[in-house]
Amino acid sequence: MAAVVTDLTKHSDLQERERAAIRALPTFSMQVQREQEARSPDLVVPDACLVVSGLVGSVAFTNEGKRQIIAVFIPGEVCNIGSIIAEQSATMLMALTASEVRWIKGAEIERLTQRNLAITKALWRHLVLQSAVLKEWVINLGRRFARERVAHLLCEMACRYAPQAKKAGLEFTFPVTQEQIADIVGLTPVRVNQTLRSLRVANAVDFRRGTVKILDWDKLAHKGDFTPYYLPYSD
Amino acid sequence: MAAVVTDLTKHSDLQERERAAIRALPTFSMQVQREQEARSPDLVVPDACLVVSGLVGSVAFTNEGKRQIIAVFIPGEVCNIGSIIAEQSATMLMALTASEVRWIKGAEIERLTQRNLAITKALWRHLVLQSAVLKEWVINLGRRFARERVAHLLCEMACRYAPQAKKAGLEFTFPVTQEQIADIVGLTPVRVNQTLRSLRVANAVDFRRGTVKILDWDKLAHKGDFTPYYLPYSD
DNA sequence: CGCAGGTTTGAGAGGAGTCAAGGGTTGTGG
DNA sequence: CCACAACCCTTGACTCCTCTCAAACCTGCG
Repeated sequence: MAAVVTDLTKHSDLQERERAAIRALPTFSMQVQREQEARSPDLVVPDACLVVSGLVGSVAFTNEGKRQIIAVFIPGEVCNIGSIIAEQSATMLMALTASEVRWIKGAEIERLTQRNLAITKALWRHLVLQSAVLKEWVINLGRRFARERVAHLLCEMACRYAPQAKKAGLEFTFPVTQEQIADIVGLTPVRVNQTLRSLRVANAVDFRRGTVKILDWDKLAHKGDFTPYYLPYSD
Repeated sequence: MAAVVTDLTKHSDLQERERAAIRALPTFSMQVQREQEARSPDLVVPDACLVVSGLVGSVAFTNEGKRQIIAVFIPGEVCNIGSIIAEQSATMLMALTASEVRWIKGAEIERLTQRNLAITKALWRHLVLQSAVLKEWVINLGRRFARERVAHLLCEMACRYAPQAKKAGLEFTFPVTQEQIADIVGLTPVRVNQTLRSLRVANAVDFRRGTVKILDWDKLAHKGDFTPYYLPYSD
């Protein structure tokens, strides 16, 4: 899969031989409906997952049934790689909007890593970077108020969707409902709604039905206490 | 460092040759005072860190100066490994109590990984497991109330300090102040205090000045919504 | 003994959750 | 082309959880 090479070479150098090996990996494409689990066809060895279109989240549930979205993946990003070598987490992948995903055989990746160190390190580095995002989410959930949390999330998504987002007027599609935002930032849908309105009247961002319009990047970044150091692709 | 081998072999198999190579890594021991940063002596290539005694946390600060503890490491655990291959996170290591740490030259580990795939994969797997804990913290911060958060934390620490913790009457040292607990679970010290009291009068746990007494494991695990699936060493 | 730092309590303010109803959009079928 | 249903968004009122501020209380230690 060429897209996997693209994602990995954002942070790691790979020889042409290695790129070719990755491109040659067998994959299996799948359409997933909104709010449906994206389940790997191979139930024995979990497969890695490339998001082709839509939006995919890694989600978990409390014993009381509350949902928390642990991570989101946008088109072009590869996820579920860690599950290949060690996974016992009760996390699952779920399409946040109708999505196309492409499964990459975990067993085949495993085989590649047995022979090729550069690929192994690229996958390892990939996880380190995802882990940096996760750390930032911990800070967001633990030490920021509703408005800051939502603003921070929108800043992050802006940087990930469009690395040159820093100018005002940028508009991009972030196809989630307010309820899903709530499950990302640890709030209730009602509060998210109020928060979005407050960000809109403050002329910072305008989020409406899955579309984000950055009105004033500096204001938004300030309200969201956002510094993009933790994102690898931030210009 | 033998302790590093011990930590890695909790989840990965290593040949004697590889164990020997790890044991032969040059290290540098250091004492760190309570609430002081544990800074690697090598500022160019960050080193990995083994906690020998005490308690070390990975901490970050909000622009407003609020602190969030992202992870804690108990004696015998190795941390800061990811920083060897990719690190731009604004996280730092801090001793939560007077601690002894042992630095393992990042450049040397890097050299080892260049030649040895099994070690690389062990380090990778190590990160996957730490990442599973991080995910659980996201759930804790995002979707649980104060009492559940604190109870969950104490359950996790019980399992990590003493894998056989599941029986009542267990007592272990968890040398943190209530303020530090607050920075772990995203609350204020006052609230943590009230929460601890409520857990005590409910006869679930008794936390006092750095010592945890499990009074009723089932009750505590229930209140904390705790399932240890995500911990590698849970019996 | 007296100090320093952590712990414990209380009261009041404010952020966030809950419940419930109404308003918009989108898509489907008649 | 209109009617309707489904789903999401929006709002308001009230409750509950958590924070803030502040003072008093321990406890270990010099």
